Amino acid sequence: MNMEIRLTNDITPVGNDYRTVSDVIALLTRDYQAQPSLDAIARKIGQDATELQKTFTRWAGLSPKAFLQAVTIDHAKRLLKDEKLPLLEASYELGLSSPGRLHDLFVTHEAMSPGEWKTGGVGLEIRHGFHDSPFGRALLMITDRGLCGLAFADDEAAEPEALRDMTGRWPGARFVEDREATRPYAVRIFDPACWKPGEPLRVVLIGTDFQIRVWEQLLEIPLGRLCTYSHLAGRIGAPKASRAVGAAVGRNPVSFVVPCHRAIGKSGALTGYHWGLTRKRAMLGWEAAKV
DNA sequence: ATTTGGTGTTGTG
DNA sequence: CACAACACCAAAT
Repeated sequence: MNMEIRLTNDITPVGNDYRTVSDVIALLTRDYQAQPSLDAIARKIGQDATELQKTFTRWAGLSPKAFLQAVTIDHAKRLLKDEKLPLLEASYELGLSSPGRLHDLFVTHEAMSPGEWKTGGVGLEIRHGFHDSPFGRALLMITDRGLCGLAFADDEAAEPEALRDMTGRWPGARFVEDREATRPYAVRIFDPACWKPGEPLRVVLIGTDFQIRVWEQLLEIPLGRLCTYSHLAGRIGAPKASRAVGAAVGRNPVSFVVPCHRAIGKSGALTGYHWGLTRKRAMLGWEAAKV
């Protein structure tokens, strides 16, 4: 648990806060019907109640209660409502001119098809490193053209598995651990204070045509907003392909930056997440406080 | 509430 | 080339 990432402001925690926080979230969502009190939760995970309240609020900018509110189906439905089929273009304009910015991270991306990188990019070198993040240990992977992968692990014990998951996606690439190289990306990505235009974050998307189209649509979803799989399907011109869209979203290699966590089912249910539903909830709750 | 049938794309053999 | 798997969805039990 080395905490080499000291973030510049206090909205983001260091180190193992996420462990505590994810425990709370898991508990909160599992027996939310019982409306467990803060005391009860604190007792269950063996922490002092006021300390817990403080940790959680520092992490999310939201009290546990408000957090729970922010990830209910009702709330999700409300957000979906002004999704407005015609296009998110309206909110696009809005996002650029107002503080509720779109493209929160100011990403520029380029796409690379599997064929392209197989022929042209054999021996493509990918450098990687783990860093602390608000959502646990984050694995960042970069090429000389930009960020190509972002994955998560609950703790250090889970790191090898995350690494395997990611390296398996690009057999043939050469992998080198290089945390010095990945560190600046980690800082930039997880500290909203760094989300400014200027030097946009360079991302390289490696995937099939269809996947790229889906991922590009995901980038259009503003911070704090949600989108259904079927709506995404409509936007890429394959209105009946919502299921295929779901699969593509699930294979997004640059999670969080390409906001796959903002895609949910039409009912408002969160449905699924490659790195665990609890983490998806955590991201949405965290974002809810930052709109 | 649960089941069922219709989906588009991808990975496997 | 076929076939199963999938972070879905709507309509019919």
